[in-house]
Amino acid sequence: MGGLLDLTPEERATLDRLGERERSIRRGAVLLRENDRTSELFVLLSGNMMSYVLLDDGSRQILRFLFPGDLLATAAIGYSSSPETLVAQTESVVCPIDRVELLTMAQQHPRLLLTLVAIEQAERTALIDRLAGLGRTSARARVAAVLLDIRDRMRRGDPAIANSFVLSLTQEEIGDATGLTAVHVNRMLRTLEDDALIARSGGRVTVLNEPSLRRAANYVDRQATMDLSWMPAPAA
Amino acid sequence: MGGLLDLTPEERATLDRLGERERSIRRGAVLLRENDRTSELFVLLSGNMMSYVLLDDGSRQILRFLFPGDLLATAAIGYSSSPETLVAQTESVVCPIDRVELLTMAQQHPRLLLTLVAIEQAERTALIDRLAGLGRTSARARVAAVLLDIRDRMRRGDPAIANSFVLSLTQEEIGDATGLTAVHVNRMLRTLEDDALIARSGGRVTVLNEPSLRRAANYVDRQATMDLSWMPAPAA
DNA sequence: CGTTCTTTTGACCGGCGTCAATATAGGTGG
DNA sequence: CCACCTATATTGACGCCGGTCAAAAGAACG
Repeated sequence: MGGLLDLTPEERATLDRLGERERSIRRGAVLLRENDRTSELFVLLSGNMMSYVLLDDGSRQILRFLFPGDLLATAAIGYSSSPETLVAQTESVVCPIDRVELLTMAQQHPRLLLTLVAIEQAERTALIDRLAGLGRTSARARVAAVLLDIRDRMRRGDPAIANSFVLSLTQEEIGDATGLTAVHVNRMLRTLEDDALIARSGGRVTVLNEPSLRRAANYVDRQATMDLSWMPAPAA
Repeated sequence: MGGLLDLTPEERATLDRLGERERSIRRGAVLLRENDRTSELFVLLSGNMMSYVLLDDGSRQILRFLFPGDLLATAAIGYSSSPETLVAQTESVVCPIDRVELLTMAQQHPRLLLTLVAIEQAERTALIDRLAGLGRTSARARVAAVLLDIRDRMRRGDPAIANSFVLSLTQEEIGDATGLTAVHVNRMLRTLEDDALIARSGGRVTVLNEPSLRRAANYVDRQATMDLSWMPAPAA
């Protein structure tokens, strides 16, 4: 959150104090289940998590893969029960924030709260892109899009990652994220490999031809980096 | 926004002042185009609008049908250009709010700002449900879901609406919202009619068998009405 | 009262799901 | 360290849902 804005010492102090509490979650453990009562949101500090909903026929739609820095369970601001399930994919650490704290945060550090809202907007934009992808693109495009998305987000956490990365998702998970079956995900990965857009070995994926992969993914570059420069520094 | 919370006189006054500015939009006119620069968000005061994105093959994904009370273009909080296009489906009136005003609103009336954030959460939940619908349900279910959604949202604005309503959407628009072709939307409407779940005449749709229609739509009742009771009334 | 948009229906096809069989890998207890 | 066991990956055969193409009938609108 600090990277988006030049924080004043007071803002930074508040943020640091907020970040003191920590809760760790074991691999595979559920932080929050659909319809659970909830009154706090979380910031993912480390690890990987995902959110999903279950339909009554038992099928699962994965909503988002979560990386450090992401906000979790923000629905708590408007609802008392969670619309989604949150699960840790690896050992993870989150920082809980009670929603009542947001009120004082708004008052004392409005820029911090609005930064939080801005991050929500980024997630919203990501949801929009996923929606368009599910509604309007082919299986091949959706699978390619997941690969690029994961690669980009891993890179943000570790700039050393270039074109090769460990995709720690099962094909079933990719399917549940893209609205496909695991079998068909496998077929699509195969065609991407046969066409030399990617290479695979073990759990590792290497992007061989990024321009083509982007084209295959129907990648819309919305040239939108977050912009919070409109927020003036606080008076004192 | 008033309905969600018991407002203090000061809060109400602020809200009223904010709502003074108005802009009307002619039927079919574009309020904001994808990638347009923007620095304000809007509240839809009257009329119907919709938001969509275009993919580079020309196909359109409708993101949301907008009704009075909905927030528009909230991405302006985090970005300087719009991720989506906003179009008026009927003669509409919106109230613009410059994003800078949100800072003072946060400070002086934190409950108002958080109510706005909570409304955003409701939209996010709606997006989640749409995502799960697109990824995991049949064409028939998606069309049924649109009918129920539109009916429910029209009813919120006019409680007189019971089971019969004017669906002012073309089948092409329903298709662009559900990720289907207009042709197939037509087929699904026909089967819903043949099965006596709905009746149609002119642009008017009548729900004949609501339980069955809900089942057909895979309707997940997340028993979640917005809950802002956690926000204490301001001290003075 | 033509012109264009929308709806409707039929014929046909292809992308993706389903089912099933096998291979491979990871993890666990002995 | 091995044997076993379950989760995951892979591939083929086949079928169906929904897309495509085309034609005609309404409906809306200037």
